[in-house]
Amino acid sequence: MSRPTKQSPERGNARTRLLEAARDIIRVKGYTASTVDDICRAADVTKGAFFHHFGSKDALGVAAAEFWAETTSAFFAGAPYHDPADPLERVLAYIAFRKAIMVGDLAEFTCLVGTMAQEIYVSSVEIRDACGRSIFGHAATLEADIEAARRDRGIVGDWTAESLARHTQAVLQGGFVLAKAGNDPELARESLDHLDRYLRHLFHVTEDDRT
Amino acid sequence: MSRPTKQSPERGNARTRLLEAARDIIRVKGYTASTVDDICRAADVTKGAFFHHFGSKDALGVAAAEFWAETTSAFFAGAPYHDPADPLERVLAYIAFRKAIMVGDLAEFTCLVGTMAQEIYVSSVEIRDACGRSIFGHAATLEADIEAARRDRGIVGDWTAESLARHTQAVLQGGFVLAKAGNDPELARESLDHLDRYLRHLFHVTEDDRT
DNA sequence: CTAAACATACCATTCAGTCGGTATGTGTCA
DNA sequence: TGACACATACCGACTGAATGGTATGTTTAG
Repeated sequence: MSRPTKQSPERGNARTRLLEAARDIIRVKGYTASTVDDICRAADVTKGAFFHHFGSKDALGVAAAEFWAETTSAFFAGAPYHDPADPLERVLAYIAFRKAIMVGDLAEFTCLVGTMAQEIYVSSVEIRDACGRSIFGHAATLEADIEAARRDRGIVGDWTAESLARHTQAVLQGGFVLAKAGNDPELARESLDHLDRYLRHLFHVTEDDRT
Repeated sequence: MSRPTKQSPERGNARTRLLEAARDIIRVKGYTASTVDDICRAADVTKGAFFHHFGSKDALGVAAAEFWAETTSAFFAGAPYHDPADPLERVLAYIAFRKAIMVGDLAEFTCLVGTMAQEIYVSSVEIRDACGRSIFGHAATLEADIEAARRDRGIVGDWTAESLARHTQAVLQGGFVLAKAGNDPELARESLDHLDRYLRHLFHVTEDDRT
């Protein structure tokens, strides 16, 4: 699959480089403002190669969303927040982890598929659905722990693990929007603190074990 | 200021029509994908008139964000959620009101400035700041009631009225993102239910007075 | 030898922005 | 009162610079 030619010696094949470049550029400029030439330049790939791998710019958009889903799910699957034995601890550790990785530039930790979805949810159903699968697929990975925590602690309330899992993603996405609008990453972390507090209230936790 | 000539008889001046058209189109297609010609066509205004009123497309973007801030603040200022005598009731009524106005098509109740901010926060500092002013200006209108409620009920906690007000906006914005990604307005309402529950927990309210 | 993986030049279209014009209202001075 | 200057609002054909996409040729692996 890979072809380390003279002009792209070692660093992956063109397709992957294009997907990585698309991810980085779209997170900064948005989908529409990111041109095919922009992405080719950043990936150090010619236009011919671009259209060899992707039938259209929109096809790249779908592939970028799927690539995002794959890479992030691998990243989160290997993250340390799964370690605690108690499911509620794992859920709270997830929030803490999301907060902890919000470092550096805004474009480095904001969500590609959230950004794309806002922009093209009418223009391209294919891209929108790919973004939706990524977001809700990730939300689904939280459901089991939330449901287990609920059972463990005998919590009753008019909410489901599914909806609470989605709500965590909404808070994250909303935090990103505020952080961008205010040009301050702290705004995203701030909302995660409220989310953490909400969960502790829901599960009747009052002590705080982490920073 | 208005000039009811023969070609634009009665329905407002060109500038306002352009701002309204920009609002409607950008909410559907995003800022970059909305062309000047698109907006002119929708406003039934020529390109000459467009560039007579706005120096550039970006200038329209800034004006659209400011127009949004003005019209929405007037709308919310006149909304019935201010009626209750108790400040906490007013805050909860605000959430209920936001949920109640989420009807019809997604593009009809989602937030223009949230959408724009995600897209152009790097590309245009002017538009970004205008979006920020709109969002945080609106958040600020909630602070007084939140602070009063906190004082009234003697609530102590490691959060401020300011940050909680911002959090309500984050949940709203995040709800919009999920609703777009999942193409289902209910996803936005769902997160508002969690926000409502969070507030009731924070302020130690258990009864439910509304639907 | 074949097919995939590129590269390069090119094309049709679209885009933001321009420019020379017209129509209409307004202030002013004889 | 009327003539003239001037400003604002608007018109729409045009332009140069992208932009997405294509056509055709070349390199490399198996």
